Amino acid sequence: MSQGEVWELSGDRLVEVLATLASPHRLRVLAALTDGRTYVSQLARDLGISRALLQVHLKKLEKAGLVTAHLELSPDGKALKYYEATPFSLHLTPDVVAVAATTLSTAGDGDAAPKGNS
Amino acid sequence: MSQGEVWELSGDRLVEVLATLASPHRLRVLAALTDGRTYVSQLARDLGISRALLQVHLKKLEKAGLVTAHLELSPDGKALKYYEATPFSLHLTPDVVAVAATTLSTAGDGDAAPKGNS
DNA sequence: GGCTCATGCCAACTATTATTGGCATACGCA
DNA sequence: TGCGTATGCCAATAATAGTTGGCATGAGCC
Repeated sequence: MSQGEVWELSGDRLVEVLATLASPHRLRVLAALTDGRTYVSQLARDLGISRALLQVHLKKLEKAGLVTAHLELSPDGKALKYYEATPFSLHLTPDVVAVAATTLSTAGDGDAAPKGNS
Repeated sequence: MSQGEVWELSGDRLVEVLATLASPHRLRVLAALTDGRTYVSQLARDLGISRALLQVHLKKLEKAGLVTAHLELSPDGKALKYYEATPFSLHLTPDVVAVAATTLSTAGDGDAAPKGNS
């Protein structure tokens, strides 16, 4: 299950996604959401972390497009923010990396000299 | 080409690899190496970055197992440290992440409460 | 010997992230 | 009204990464 389409990413986006996934907390959050959707406070309790912290990570995950959120009214009228994992499929190989690297904008990172520099 | 076997990674290792790849510099370095092996100083010139900086990134890449190094003597006796990219294939999906998350040791990151989420 | 090129490493500084605590708002309910 | 729960956000403080410059070593070459 959770078979998404293979992602096409620009270098910048790839870096963003990788950076987002490269965190134990976010990995756990994503795992928990893959397991089923929940709302923030509940998730924070499940993972044993503070809401403030969780929210930061959720925002980063959302920004990277790995999770989506939507408000929902609980039966007793409370506004709950439910998050759920976005299916994705990212096949990483040296070639993929090589291609992505050519599309890096990376402002301030110093543009490398054009290839063919032998 | 560069078809490696699919990697099996523990959560910790996954985080390390992802964190290593999540950098424009390292992405470029890896790309350059995929393009062909080279030695440090040359690579630094190609990429237009300082050797000190490049070395740090190379070390991180090497530690993550993404590149390998070996000394080689140039025809004129200079010791050159050649690096080359390691073939790899990492297929990322929510499920893979979920599994990896269960194997996270993440000391100091606060062990999450056991699953069984509702 | 003096110059060039390659490696290695460190100390110091800057830039980013990660994390904590607290505070404000909104809604239902006894 | 006072309590409990949910969200949102910010300022301040850790904790990590990323970068720079310089300096030391070893080996050909003029």
